[in-house]
Amino acid sequence: MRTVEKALKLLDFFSDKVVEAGLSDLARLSGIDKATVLRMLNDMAECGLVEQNPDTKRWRLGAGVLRLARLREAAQPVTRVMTPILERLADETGETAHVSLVSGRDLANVGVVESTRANRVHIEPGLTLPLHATASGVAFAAFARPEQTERALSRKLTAITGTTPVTRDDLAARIALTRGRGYSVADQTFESEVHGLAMPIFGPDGFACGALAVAVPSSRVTPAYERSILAALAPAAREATLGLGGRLPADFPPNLQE
Amino acid sequence: MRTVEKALKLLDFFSDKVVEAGLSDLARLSGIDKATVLRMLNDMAECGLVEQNPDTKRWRLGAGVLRLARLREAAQPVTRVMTPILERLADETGETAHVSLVSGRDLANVGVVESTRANRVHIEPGLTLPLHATASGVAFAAFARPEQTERALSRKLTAITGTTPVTRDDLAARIALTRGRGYSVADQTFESEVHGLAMPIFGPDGFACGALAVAVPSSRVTPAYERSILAALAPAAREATLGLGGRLPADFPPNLQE
DNA sequence: AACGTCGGTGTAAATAATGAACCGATGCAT
DNA sequence: ATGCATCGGTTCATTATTTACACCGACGTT
Repeated sequence: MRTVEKALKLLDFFSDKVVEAGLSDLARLSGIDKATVLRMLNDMAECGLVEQNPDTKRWRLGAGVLRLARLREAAQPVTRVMTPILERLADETGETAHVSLVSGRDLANVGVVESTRANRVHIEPGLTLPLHATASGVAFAAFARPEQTERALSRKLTAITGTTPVTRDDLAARIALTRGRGYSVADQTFESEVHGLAMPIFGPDGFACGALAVAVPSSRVTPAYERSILAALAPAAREATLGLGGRLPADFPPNLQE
Repeated sequence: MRTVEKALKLLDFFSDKVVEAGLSDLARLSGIDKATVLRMLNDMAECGLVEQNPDTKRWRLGAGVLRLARLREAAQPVTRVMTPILERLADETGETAHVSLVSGRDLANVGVVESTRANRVHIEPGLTLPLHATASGVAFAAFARPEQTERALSRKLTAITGTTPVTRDDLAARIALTRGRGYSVADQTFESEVHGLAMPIFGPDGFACGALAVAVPSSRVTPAYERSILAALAPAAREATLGLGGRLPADFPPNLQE
């Protein structure tokens, strides 16, 4: 299919755990021929997206991504704006707080502040969050531009845990519920024993461009505990929207008092 | 030529000043057909590298670059390590300090701390530094792997200011001089009225992987002032190499006392 | 010494990229 | 208002680029 997309998808095989990968690894994982993968890697290396360890010949993300991130950060200081908000949210709730922005067809995690408790949720930096399986994703989808919501609904919904919604109707119901409440709840739909609460972050057009979330070990969740987290999350999400130059819809949040 | 490379080169048209660009702008600048550019942009948007402003239809860097940068930073914390070094260097010298890493065929600026003086050098975040025309580039080329040095020498050397080296011999002489001294000097070879002093940063293989530099308004430069800057730059560069997990060659620096 | 795997190369075949023409919408002069 | 230019985007026949297979030498294990 499209060559550029295939090449860029190679980048998704790098993660918190897989820092370097060999040519054959990437060919295997992607299902693309070795020769093709090598050409793509060389092309991306020319632009600094990846680089090759000269000793091991293995590949890793390149310094060019830092450069691009600095450019984007100069244009819109997401990290700078969000870091203090996340810190305060993590401090007030005592739980791990994270923020993600829409990136392609999914949400990309672009900031985390972890809880200081011993029993806490760890979120990998740079994690990609599927829209249907995370509290952040549902919160985003519920308030995103209609095209984006529709695209999330019409995708193949893969089960990640036993409670991940896999039918369009199930996801649509969760989205509808989230629209009514202004926040989303995801009980172990992405990682077992992790309970997520999320609220949308809005862009200048009044549609969601991402989400702010708090992730809690399922064992600690009670209705009262959820309410206390939401009480901290709501103003933080509002602050995030405004801090990033976004605009809250007139009817948001729908009915916080309930 | 190679499609992936052409697509990624589109990203280079974004800068500190050009935050957003229209489809026709990018087609004009790149010399590629509109239809092709659009397809490339859509492919890159699928992976989050760029995103489209839904109102203006213009394109900008996407949240995916933040995600990739976080992944790389988790693997090797360049920014975290370099920021305090840059701050101290800028403080000690009173001038703008910046660090760049090799990224494709050039150096990518990945950190800057500006001088606090009124008359100071401003360095755009995310700037790409040509190897032949900057102090950082020459410092890198002088201590890089032989292939990389050769590639720098055999490229078409474009004049950026009146004093930019444009012949292979001129650049080779500067590189040789830098090898002997352990630092490079670039007097207005990239920006007029800017004087650069740079030292290499070494990777684990003992070859340069980037450079640490101080940029000074030409009007302030005297031999004694240069010496005082180098006195601060040398230990900072050493610290940078060690902090990033690199290894200094046994014969470096060659003869600092001179 | 035999085997497997590694990164990398060259080739002919085929698929995916290409660019010109075209479209409707918008903005800007006259 | 009217004409003109430019915008983002689409279509489709042509073709040039990508692709995959076989192959290579190097390295590590058995």
